[in-house]
Amino acid sequence: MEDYPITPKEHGVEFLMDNRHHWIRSRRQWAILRVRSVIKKAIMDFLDNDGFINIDTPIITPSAAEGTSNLFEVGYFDETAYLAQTGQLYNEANIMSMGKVYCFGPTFRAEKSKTRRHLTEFWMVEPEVAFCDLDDLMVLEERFITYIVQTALEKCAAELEILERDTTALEKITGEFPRISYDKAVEMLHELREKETDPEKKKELEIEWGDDFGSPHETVLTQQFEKPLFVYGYPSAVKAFYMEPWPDRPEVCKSVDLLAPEGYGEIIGGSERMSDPQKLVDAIHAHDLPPENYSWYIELRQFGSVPHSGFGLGLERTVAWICGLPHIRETTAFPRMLYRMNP
RNA sequence: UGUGGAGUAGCUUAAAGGCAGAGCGGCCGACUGUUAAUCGGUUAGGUGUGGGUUCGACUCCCACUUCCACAGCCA
Repeated sequence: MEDYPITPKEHGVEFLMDNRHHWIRSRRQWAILRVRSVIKKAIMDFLDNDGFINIDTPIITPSAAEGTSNLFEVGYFDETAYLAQTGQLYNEANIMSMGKVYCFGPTFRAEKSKTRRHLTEFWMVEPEVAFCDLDDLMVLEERFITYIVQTALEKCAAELEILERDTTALEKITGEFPRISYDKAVEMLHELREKETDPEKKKELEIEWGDDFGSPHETVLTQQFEKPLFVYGYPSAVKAFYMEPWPDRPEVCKSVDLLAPEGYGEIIGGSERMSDPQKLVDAIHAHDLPPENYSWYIELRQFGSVPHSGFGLGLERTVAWICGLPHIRETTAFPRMLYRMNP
């Protein structure tokens, strides 16, 4: 037999990632991938038991759904196609038949993100619900996250022990999660920035109403709470085109992000969707998107629509948080990242 | 893409202008009460690449390259 490449010795990240096919045999990696499996099943069990229908959405898509991120191009016979960044638009078609649906599959983002929170290929579960407003959505997310965390605690005690996860932090993830508006969050950030003494951090925490939050903002906000934090009502300008404007306050939209505690950041992004066809067309123009790409999506409203909402949960970020990992790369057996697609 | 840090033996590292050293691994032998690594011996690199400064460069300078962290983008 050949000598086993991984010795009972500390190794560097690059070496371990080059030897990922062997590394997954080690104790910690074994534990993480088992927790991932349990979380994945918990996600599906919760939704299945809550009346959701699982409908798969296409991975090959003709254009950018949200019109923002960079997508991976693939050749599709004589045409250019893209790997899907979300199944949401298709979900919105599916709820008009099924009421409550979810898709759960690989998602691709060609952003050159070089952080501990990003993969170029990751799994996202996207529930979408008809007759659901923003408040209903938050309640759903709360129940969903609570179920996932409590199931992981119950079924993965041994794995979390191996990972030396402080489970007392996870045991608190139950009941109502705090909800703050974007306006309030900006106020809090101003106060927190005042208290900050380190000039470098103080600079990072600069923010004005209308700016999207950066990672440092999310971190200090979540540090104020022990549970995941809902931040709702972001400025429309920093969010996707399809989000429903706030009544009497069109500069704000009915969006909500769920920020995980302990510095794990955004694990869910969601919103109430626009259900009025004319507002949607206007929004598409306002975002400089080609309306012809969205004709069927606009038609969903033209033939009768209902208030509806949905969100996307990143599986790997959730696994990283529940396992207490410093980096997302260990949450999947063979991660695809900027500068890494081997093995 | 920007900022900062780092590339020395298979792996993890020491050497801060003056002879590149160690631990683990490997190999040889001993042990045979054993599951993070028994004991002895031995092997192994000329320092990411290309230039430059210097009597002399792992060490200083420039370019390139790879990796890491943070930021942006987002799940």
